[in-house]
Amino acid sequence: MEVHEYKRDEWIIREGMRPDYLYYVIEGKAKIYLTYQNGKVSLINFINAHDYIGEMELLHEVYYTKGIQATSKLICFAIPLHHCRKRLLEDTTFLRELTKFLSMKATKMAEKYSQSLSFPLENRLADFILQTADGEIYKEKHVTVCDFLGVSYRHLLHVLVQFCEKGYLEKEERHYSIRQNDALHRLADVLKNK
Amino acid sequence: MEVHEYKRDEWIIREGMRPDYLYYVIEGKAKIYLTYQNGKVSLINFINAHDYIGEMELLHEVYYTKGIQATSKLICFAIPLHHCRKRLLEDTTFLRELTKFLSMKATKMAEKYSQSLSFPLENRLADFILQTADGEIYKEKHVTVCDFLGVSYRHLLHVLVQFCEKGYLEKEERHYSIRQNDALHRLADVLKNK
DNA sequence: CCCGAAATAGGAGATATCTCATATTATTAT
DNA sequence: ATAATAATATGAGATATCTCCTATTTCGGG
Repeated sequence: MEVHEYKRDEWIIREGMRPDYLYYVIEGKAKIYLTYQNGKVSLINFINAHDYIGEMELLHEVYYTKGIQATSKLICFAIPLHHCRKRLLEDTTFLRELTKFLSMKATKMAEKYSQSLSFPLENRLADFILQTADGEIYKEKHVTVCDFLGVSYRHLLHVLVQFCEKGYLEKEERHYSIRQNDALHRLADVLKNK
Repeated sequence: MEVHEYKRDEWIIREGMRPDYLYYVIEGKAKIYLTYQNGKVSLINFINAHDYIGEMELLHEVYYTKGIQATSKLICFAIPLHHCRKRLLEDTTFLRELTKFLSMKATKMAEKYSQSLSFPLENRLADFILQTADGEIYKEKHVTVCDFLGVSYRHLLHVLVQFCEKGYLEKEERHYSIRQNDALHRLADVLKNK
């Protein structure tokens, strides 16, 4: 097992290229990207500490590999597949761990899918702001957020302006401050199931 | 292990109620539903032969259970959790199998999520029609389809009418016939990654 | 065979979201 | 420090999609 370290913006896996390792993230963050034929790029999900990378390629001989890019310094264990695949796939503890990880991943994606179809940006953005805010400071990059929530930059701005006009947020220098937590919560709660 | 049989429209698992079994579908089809607070119902996915049901509850103590309803006669194995959970979670062959199943599920959901955000109904419907058509006959129920693709009934109709006007489909008595396979393919191919 | 519920169908207007165009301001590399 | 690049902003018009309404048709149960 090796320890790999990546810098911000470095590609851990390039789209379409099978990785040689199974990674386990110790520290740092990354993004999963997918490119469509027409050039559209979709930010599928975020990766955080304790997530696996490359588990799909461990399990499936044939798989279209998505691109993974570090968004901060990222440190991970890297387990060489050619050497360890067989042993990993026979290790009960590892399999049980991986099963849990995958089941959560599947659940989360299903949730996101369903929510994206069922609710306008207003609700999903409120949820996203609450989830990513640091105290009452929200300062995600707009470009990333609109990739993640799957809306145009223009529309994201539009809804943010609405939030400000309604007094939910207040725009400061280089970030937004949450002014009405409860209002955002009300919008975000609509996403929860009964 | 028991064999359970469900009739069309029967609920295999009711939303919010933890199931007592892990199911493995031998034959038949089902749908996974989720209800939101505001009453909106979302059809999350279809279940087919060789899929598992209840695997989330096997793995997680705390989990909001989604509703699962048979759409045809459905026959499955039912493995009582209270009796077998421990043994299942120590069985390498089973875990490896479940891991593969879950990884495909996660991948599929991620794909659907990303596609739903990136493309209009036109493309997603073309793909859906090609995937569910029996030869050149398409005859899914509109109500189900709009739940699945996450659009309103009205809008689904609208796009179907367009397809007919463009000559891609032709409406017959109680179904649609595919007239221009290639045109639909061109629309559906946009969903594929590069 | 009849009835009520579910499914289909389509009009009309509202809203969410997109595209394109154009400035201005940060950030990064040289 | 400068120039190039990425990110932020905003207007205006187009389109995708929704909601509400109202008929008509189909279908399963008594």
